[in-house]
Amino acid sequence: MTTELRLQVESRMHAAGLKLTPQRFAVLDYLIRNHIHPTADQITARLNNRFPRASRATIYNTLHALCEAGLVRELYVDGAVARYDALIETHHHFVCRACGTLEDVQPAAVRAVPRCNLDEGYCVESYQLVMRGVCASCKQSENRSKNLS
Amino acid sequence: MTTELRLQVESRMHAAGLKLTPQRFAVLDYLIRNHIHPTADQITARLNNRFPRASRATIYNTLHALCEAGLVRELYVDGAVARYDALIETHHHFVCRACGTLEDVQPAAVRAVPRCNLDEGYCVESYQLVMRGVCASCKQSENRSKNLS
DNA sequence: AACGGCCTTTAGAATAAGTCTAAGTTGAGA
DNA sequence: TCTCAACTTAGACTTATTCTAAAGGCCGTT
Ligand SMILES: [Mn+2]
Ligand SMILES: [Mn+2]
Ligand SMILES: [Zn+2]
Ligand SMILES: [Zn+2]
Repeated sequence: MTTELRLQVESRMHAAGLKLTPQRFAVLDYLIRNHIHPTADQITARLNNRFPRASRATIYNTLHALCEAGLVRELYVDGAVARYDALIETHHHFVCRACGTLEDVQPAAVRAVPRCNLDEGYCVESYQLVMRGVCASCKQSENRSKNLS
Repeated sequence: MTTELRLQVESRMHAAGLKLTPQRFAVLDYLIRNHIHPTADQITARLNNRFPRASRATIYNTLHALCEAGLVRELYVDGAVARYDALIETHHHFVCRACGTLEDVQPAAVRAVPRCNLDEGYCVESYQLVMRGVCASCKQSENRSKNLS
C-alpha cells in the first residue's frame, strides 16, 4: 500500500518535474494519513520526531511543490495560518468555534450545490464553502454544562 | 446623513461598552464608504492623510473593537493578511486571481443557498462562500491579449 | 480650578508565520 | 561511477500583528 502510494506519488512528482525526496514523501505521507489539516508548524513538529528530519525551509518548499504538483491544497480558513490538505477532490469544510477543529464536509452533505451567476463577464473557476458552528462533541459538553447550571 | 450614521454608530458602540472616539469613527466611516475590503495597512495609509491620525496599535484596537461590537467583519481570504468589511449582512465574496480584488456577492446571486445536513449533533451557525476566478475587466484584457497573439 | 480614575492612544519592542540566501548535500540519468 | 541541477539546511530577513509601558483625554468630585 505504501509502495503503491509511493509509485503514484513518484509518477505525479515526476510529471511535475520534481524529485521524490525522503522529505517530500514524509510530508505527503503524513498529510494523507492525517486528515487534520495541519499547519506547517504542526507538520514540522510531527515529522521531526523521526527520520527524515526537515528544516522549516524544506517543509515550506515541499508544501509549495506539492501544491504546484496538485497533490496538496493550501487552505486559509480562520486566521493568518496556512493549513494543508491532501484531499484534493472538491469538498468543503466545517470549523468548530469551540475546539477549532477543521473537518471535511463531503459535497454530498451539502444539499444544494451553489451555482453562482455573477454579473456578465465574471468567470468563476472554483469556490469553497466554509461552515462554522459547533461540532457534535463540543455540543455535547455545552449541553452537559447547561444541565449542571 | 453622517449625523444619522454617527448616532447609530454611537449607540451601537455604547451598547458594546465602548466610547466613540474620532479614530474609531474615522475607521468605520472609511469602511462604510469604501467596500474594498481593505487591509489594516491600507486603512492606516488612507486615514493618515487627514485628521485624525491613528497609530498602528489604534487601528488594530479599533478594528477589533468594531468587530466585537458587530459593526465590522474580519475576513481572511487568501493568506496572511486580514481584510475588513463594514457590510455585515450575510453575503459572499469573489476573488479575482488576476487583479486580486475582493468583491461582494449578494446572496441573491447564488442560485441555491446551501443547506448543510452534517452528521447528527453538528450545529452550523453560519457559512461563507468564497468564489475564485477572473473578474469581468481582467477577463476582457485576457481576451484582448489573446486576440493579439 | 485641581484631582483621581478610567479608558484610549501612542511609539516602539516583541512575536509569529513565512521567505530568502548562500553554502553544503544528494540522487537520477549518462 | 560521475556529474550537476535539484534539493536541503541554518539562520538572517520580512511582514503582519500583538504587546507594553507611558502619556493623553474625559468626567465627576472636591
Ligand atoms: Mn479538507
Ligand atoms: Mn464583503
Ligand atoms: Zn468542537
Ligand atoms: Zn480582476
